[in-house]
Amino acid sequence: MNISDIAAMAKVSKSTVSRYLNGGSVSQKTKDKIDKIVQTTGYSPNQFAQSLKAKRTFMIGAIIPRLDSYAANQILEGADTYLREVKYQTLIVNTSQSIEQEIEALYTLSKNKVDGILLIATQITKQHIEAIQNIKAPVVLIGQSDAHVPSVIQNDFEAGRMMGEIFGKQNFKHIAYVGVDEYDKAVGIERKKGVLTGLQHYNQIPDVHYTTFDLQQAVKAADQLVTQYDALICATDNIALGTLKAAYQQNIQVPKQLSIAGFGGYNTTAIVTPSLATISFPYKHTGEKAAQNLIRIINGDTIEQLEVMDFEFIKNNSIDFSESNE
Amino acid sequence: MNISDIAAMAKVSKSTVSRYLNGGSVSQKTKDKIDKIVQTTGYSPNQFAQSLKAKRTFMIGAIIPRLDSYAANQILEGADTYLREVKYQTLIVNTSQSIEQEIEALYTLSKNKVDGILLIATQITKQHIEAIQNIKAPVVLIGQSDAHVPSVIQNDFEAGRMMGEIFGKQNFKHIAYVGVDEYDKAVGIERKKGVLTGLQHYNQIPDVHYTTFDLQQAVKAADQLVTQYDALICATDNIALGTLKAAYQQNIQVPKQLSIAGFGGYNTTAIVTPSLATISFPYKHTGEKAAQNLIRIINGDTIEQLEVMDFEFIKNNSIDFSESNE
DNA sequence: CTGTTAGCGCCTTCAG
DNA sequence: CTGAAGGCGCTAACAG
Repeated sequence: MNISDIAAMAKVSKSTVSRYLNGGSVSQKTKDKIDKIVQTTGYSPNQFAQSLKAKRTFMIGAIIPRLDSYAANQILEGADTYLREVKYQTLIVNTSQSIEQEIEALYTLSKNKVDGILLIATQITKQHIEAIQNIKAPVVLIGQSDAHVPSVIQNDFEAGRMMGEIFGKQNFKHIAYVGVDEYDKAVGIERKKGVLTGLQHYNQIPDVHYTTFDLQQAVKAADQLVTQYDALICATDNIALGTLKAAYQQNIQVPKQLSIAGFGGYNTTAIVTPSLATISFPYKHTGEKAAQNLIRIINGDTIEQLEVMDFEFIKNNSIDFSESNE
Repeated sequence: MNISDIAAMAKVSKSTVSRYLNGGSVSQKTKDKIDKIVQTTGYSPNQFAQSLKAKRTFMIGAIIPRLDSYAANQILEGADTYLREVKYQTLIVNTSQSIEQEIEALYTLSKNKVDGILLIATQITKQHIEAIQNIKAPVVLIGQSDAHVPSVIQNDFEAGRMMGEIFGKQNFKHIAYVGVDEYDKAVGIERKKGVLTGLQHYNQIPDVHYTTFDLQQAVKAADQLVTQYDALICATDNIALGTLKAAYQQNIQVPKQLSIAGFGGYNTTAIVTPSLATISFPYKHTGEKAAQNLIRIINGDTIEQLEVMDFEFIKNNSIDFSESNE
């Protein structure tokens, strides 16, 4: 069932049907005639033929490191909601944390499959930049920023600083920051710098330990930490959750003996007991913003190269506020 | 940069280049010549033109109800891993729990976009079946089964029964089952039936209460239950997590005063304290199996209409086993 | 082994 | 308002 069939059935030419389909000028009579036929046959134009001509697919590729990341899911949700509104479809590609797959996805997606790409990255290498510059499809970076690529990021430094100050105000004896590797500039560097700055303001200098984004690893890493400190600022909520588990395992009471906080605003922080203090980032809105910017680029409009989102402190009850210093 | 350009540069015809591209017989000499040109130009064939001819896209659509579902993510991960191996790309469409969007996705995806569809559903209506039969793309159902559509499901009845027996063996005073609505045949009906059967075996008849898949709702729903029973079998891990939270809020000790178990094998069940007993379903493997079957259908091979996966009991420590009845 | 030819289904001038 | 003709980039006979 193609345009010729419809044309034949309606006894008009293909071009008339094409015009009918694309809002060209067609007399009411022929319009009705074609209408009826399209209805009964259930005809719909072949998208490949359309794309072949138009060189647009109305598809946006979204590259994500993991499927089971709360942040990535929320970002996608936000992006998808917006994209759906403007008639784009989202093609999600999971790279399972493999950086080669990430580069590859950039190439294969751009290879005339999608009109633009949303890259949710944890780390930006020169390879990434190179790939982004090689491909024709526009790219918007989410979560990490780069001078050469439009980016939408969280305000990691300020979020860190706020958390640092919140802990700094209390009279904790031994504070530690449990961070992640610095290849992740946003979380590994900016967020940490913020925390240190905030604590610094109250003349506190925490010990700094490192672990990964993995929850189980965090449990192990925290194993020794929970007994040594009375306050742990964790780079992510997952690390904070792992820390809480480790505390439980050693019968350390939170927040009485140990105060814990994380970053992210994951749902799970509210489910555990005690609920974990955290800084909530507007992931959905971030995705939406990034998608909007991408579409603007595609449409030839101008955008801010760097967009920094807001954040919010969620108090909950995993921090002992009894000894406020103010 | 298209096939004609390459042909011109290599001073051969388009068809020769096409053969080169598709493994047709080409002399070593011309092969080398074209090779070089393809290398330097970075040419790659236009996929729309290819699809226009071939009527295949090597894309598989995956329809999921929510992005933030552990089960759905695992299933996708498994499917994606397999599909990647066989050179298919996965196009994930999130329907945000809207059944209309689900139907719509079925139609738009099939509309010559994908070669097949994986439908992770929570509920199958006649509309679904109708849509599936209207579209040309083959569909494999995951999580729910239907006589008319190839399906891959969990063994909900047996899993429920095992859990029922485990609880039945103990001398609990008041057992309740916290289920979900029956529109979900797998979880709402089969799983419940299994639990009741298992308990029945020990002459136990539990009270049955209902809530939704939402964690926050479960907390509320469990609020009154945790004081009335000494054992709660929850239809999902999320409900179990909500129940645990409610127990904490009322200072009820788990498992000393209250035993809790869920279904699903979510990671979070191991993170909370105490870790929750659960039945773990092989979601990744489920996704892989479904993807394999879908590809087989596409290739014209035959498959089992209904595939039932295995499961495993994860003991953890949220059940009080001190009063075994055996 | 290679070139010619004819579409795949659609859109878009260009005439009428 | 409508039709004819050509081309988007690729593949697949069909000859040679």
